[in-house]
Amino acid sequence: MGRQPCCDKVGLKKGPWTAEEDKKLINFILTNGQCCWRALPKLAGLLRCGKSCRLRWTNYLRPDLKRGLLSEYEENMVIDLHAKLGNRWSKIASHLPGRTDNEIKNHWNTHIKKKLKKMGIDPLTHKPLPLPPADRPRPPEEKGEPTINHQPEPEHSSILCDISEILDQNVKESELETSMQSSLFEPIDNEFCTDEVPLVEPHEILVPCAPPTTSSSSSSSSCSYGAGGSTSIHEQLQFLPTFDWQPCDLIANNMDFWDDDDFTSLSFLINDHHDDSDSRNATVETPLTQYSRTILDEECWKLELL
DNA sequence: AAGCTCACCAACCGCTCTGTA
DNA sequence: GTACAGAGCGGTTGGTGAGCT
Repeated sequence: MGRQPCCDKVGLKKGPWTAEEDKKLINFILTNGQCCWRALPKLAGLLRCGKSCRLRWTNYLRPDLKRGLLSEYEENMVIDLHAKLGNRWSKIASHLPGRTDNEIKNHWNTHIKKKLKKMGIDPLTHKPLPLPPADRPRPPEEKGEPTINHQPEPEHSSILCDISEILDQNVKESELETSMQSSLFEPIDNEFCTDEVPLVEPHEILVPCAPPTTSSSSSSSSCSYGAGGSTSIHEQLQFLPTFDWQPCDLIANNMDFWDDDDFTSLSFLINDHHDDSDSRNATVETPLTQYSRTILDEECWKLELL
């Protein structure tokens, strides 16, 4: 109803971000912090809507993001939290450090939903799904009232047991908010330990800025970066050497995780690890957004970082 | 090899919430 | 109390790659 668009869309770029744009955005935020998103694109020299910049930053460029697939434990957490909070992805994400609401939402829609359905659990209600009529044991009454099968199939029973245990807790949201911090991050069982999450010390992954050499990259570029193709990341992301910035409100308010040890994730964005043996002198050809979780799944972490 | 289908996920859209004057 | 702007959120879309025929 005549609501003003969030920005003047005329002449604004849409679609996938280029390395150049990423560089500008990162550079700007590192220098100035996260200020007014609406003004940011102009100040940073981007032809993007402020909203788009915020999304790009929070969902992809933020250095504290944990890359890679959700672990079993994280998945369980998501299921648990979804049972309690519903589709409040940002709330759920707030309990999973390094994960974004978008990421969790996507993972839910593409993986967990299916998984739960397969297990006979309604992803909406987290209750057992009624069996299809063919599989349903003939109820003696069959009077038309909806029948819900409460007898899960054997292979499902353990998980359903877990879920129902979770449901049984029935933690009210207010309690949840306080209890979550202390309890939820403890492993549910012994199958998960933090070792599954790549914990990388800076000295393990920081790569000295070696002079660019041409290397045969395994990059199977899937993104729309400029026709240049083999531009090195040093050319694409030249903000790295200017890390003498001072803690600003950005860090103080939002990014206090960026202590010395936590440059790892940003370094990871900057430095390539495709070839373990060469990693210390790696030359990067892969554009920034190439580091999608597709190539940063747990396997890659193990292979390339350890 | 080509065409088709499906899965995945980054990005967009539009609504809601929040803070401020 | 109201209006407005900016930020945040959740649903949806569209591009891309993988797998299959």
